[in-house]
Amino acid sequence: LITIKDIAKQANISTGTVDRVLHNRGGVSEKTTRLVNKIIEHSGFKPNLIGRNLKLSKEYILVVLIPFSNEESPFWKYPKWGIEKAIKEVSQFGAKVNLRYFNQFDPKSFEKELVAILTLKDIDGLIISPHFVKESIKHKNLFKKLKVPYIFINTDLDGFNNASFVGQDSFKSGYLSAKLFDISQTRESTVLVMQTDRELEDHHILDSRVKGFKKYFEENSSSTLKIETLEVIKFGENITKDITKKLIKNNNIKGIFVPSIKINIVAEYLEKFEIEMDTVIGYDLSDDNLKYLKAGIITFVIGQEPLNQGYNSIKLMFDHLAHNMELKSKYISPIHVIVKENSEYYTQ
Amino acid sequence: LITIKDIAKQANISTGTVDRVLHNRGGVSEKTTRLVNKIIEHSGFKPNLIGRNLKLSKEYILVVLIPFSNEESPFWKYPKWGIEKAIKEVSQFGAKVNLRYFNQFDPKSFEKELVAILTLKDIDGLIISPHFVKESIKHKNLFKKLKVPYIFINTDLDGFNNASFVGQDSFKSGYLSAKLFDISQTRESTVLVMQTDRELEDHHILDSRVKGFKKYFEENSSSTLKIETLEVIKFGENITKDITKKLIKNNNIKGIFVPSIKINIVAEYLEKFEIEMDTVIGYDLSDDNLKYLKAGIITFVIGQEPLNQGYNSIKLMFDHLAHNMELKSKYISPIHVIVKENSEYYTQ
DNA sequence: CTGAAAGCGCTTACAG
DNA sequence: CTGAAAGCGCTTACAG
Repeated sequence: LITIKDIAKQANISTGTVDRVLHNRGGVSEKTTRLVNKIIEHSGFKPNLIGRNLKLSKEYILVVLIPFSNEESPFWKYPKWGIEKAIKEVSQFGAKVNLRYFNQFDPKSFEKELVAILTLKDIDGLIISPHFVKESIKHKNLFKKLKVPYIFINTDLDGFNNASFVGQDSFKSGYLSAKLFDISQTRESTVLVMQTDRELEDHHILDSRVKGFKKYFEENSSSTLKIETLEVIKFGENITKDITKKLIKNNNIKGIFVPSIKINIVAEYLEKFEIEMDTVIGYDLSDDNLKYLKAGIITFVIGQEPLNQGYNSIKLMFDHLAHNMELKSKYISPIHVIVKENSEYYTQ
Repeated sequence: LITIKDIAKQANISTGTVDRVLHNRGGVSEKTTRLVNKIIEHSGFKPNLIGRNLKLSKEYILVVLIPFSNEESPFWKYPKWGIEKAIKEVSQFGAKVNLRYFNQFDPKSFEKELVAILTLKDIDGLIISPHFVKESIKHKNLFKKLKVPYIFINTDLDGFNNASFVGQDSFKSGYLSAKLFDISQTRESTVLVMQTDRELEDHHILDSRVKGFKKYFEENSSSTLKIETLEVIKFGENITKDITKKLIKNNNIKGIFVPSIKINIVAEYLEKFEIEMDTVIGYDLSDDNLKYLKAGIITFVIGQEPLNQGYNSIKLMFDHLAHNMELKSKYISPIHVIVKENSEYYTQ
């Protein structure tokens, strides 16, 4: 394999000069430049990245801020696994990652961490889930003052100059869910959309999913399905009463849509009361959701590769810093349609 | 970041000795070994992979044998793109890849290339699509005599000691397809399974897909769907007569399954004659199939990330050779359910 | 059993 | 405008 040394020898110059030409650092005579470029082109020389990286390697410090997960809301454990996987890899190349958490049900905890992180010194990059929109906007000025790149993960916000966004297109995922009901549910029946008040208020993402869902039926007027909405305070045992009332009142409901990972609560209810639906759709392949998918109670789960979201956000930032890789403004996660029969390919 | 040099200094020994302990090369006193191990553990030292790779880098020669693609059978262009992407990457780390082709409709062309490749000298690894089963088995002895690792891509064969397999589980993908018909097609209607004679004979994969498809209905006796089979000589304009006869004879056919990329031929027919189906399923997101998916004529396309199959087969082999990475015996591609609304995430 | 030294391919501060 | 030299972190052939 051809190296910078071979080129230097051929051109009768030093490797330093070859390097200068290679990176357009200037200070090289036009004649030499031409000669070197000719040899490079002719030989098909590509700089060896290992040599390059070894020389350039320095310590990079990344800071990550995401919600912590618990049994009640397990979603964030998947991005976290991906982040941990990426940390193992980049730490062998001289990166340090400082992983911080907030409580996704407590805006104050988010704000506190956010302000602390945005005012840190001597860091090289940030990865943040701007889960609370209001609080994030409140501290926009701190973002603007940042001299290091930052990537948004899972939740996207407009009007910030984040280096990139990693996550799903929530609107489209809702639209797709509606299509799946339309394909699989008995004609003329009703889909029940279940959401919580607090989710609608705080969760930018859940809101977009429902908007996408409704948009499908606006655009596909030939669909024979009807939609009803049920708002509950919180997904837990308490939904039993609300949902039972609803199902008794309208016995034409043959499908249920929950625009979040909380579909397991509804599945538990359906199993307990032995209620059969044509189509039940929710998000994210948690252990519980996988169980109900396998039991045939959940029909489709919408997947978004949460592990990869975590993994990619770190790797992208590191490659950007260490290898000058240009970042795209968005890295949109796929919208996977998961059924019992292909679920094994989407477990993390 | 801590290095081998730091450890040597702390232990008052040379870096060479640290390296010997690190890799259990022997020839180090027990006392020194213990000391070094203690420091390593204590400091959380991880060897820097860049330094390691730079030192170890040598030229690896890989040979790849796959079918060439053309307009009539475009599938292999996707793995090829992935292979080309991987070649760009590994060639910067000192690998040379020799890409060879055969005609997937001509066993002789396969056999000729196969024998030539299996008797090559001075290569480090092979990636082969053993598309023709009979011919591959015929030269099993050449495989057995190989001293270098080889990976099978897309088609898997038992009884060879290939280092790994990269591809989809065809049986399961057929099973999943059947489930999708069951979910989305009108009760009591019929699914038409279309296959070609020559495909059944030559294409191990297509055969498995149909077996999986039928297995679903054996295992799910509650399904109300019926199955009929139509064998055609070859997918082309000529199918018009056969399929028309079939549809006239049985007007209860509401779904069509083609266990290959050739679903576009059927979609073209359905569009031309304005025939409406509940569910039409085929494989692989070729440009044509994408077009008919978007037009609403194909309902589901089964995806298998063909680009990644090509990409991964090269990268895995290279990491195995250059970085001693252990290979798993199988790298099974996901079975993606693609509809119009999420197709953008699966185009290559 | 151990060390000193060379070298993998590149980059850079320094000297001229 | 250019070269010689040092060095990134690791591995290895050689000498003792």
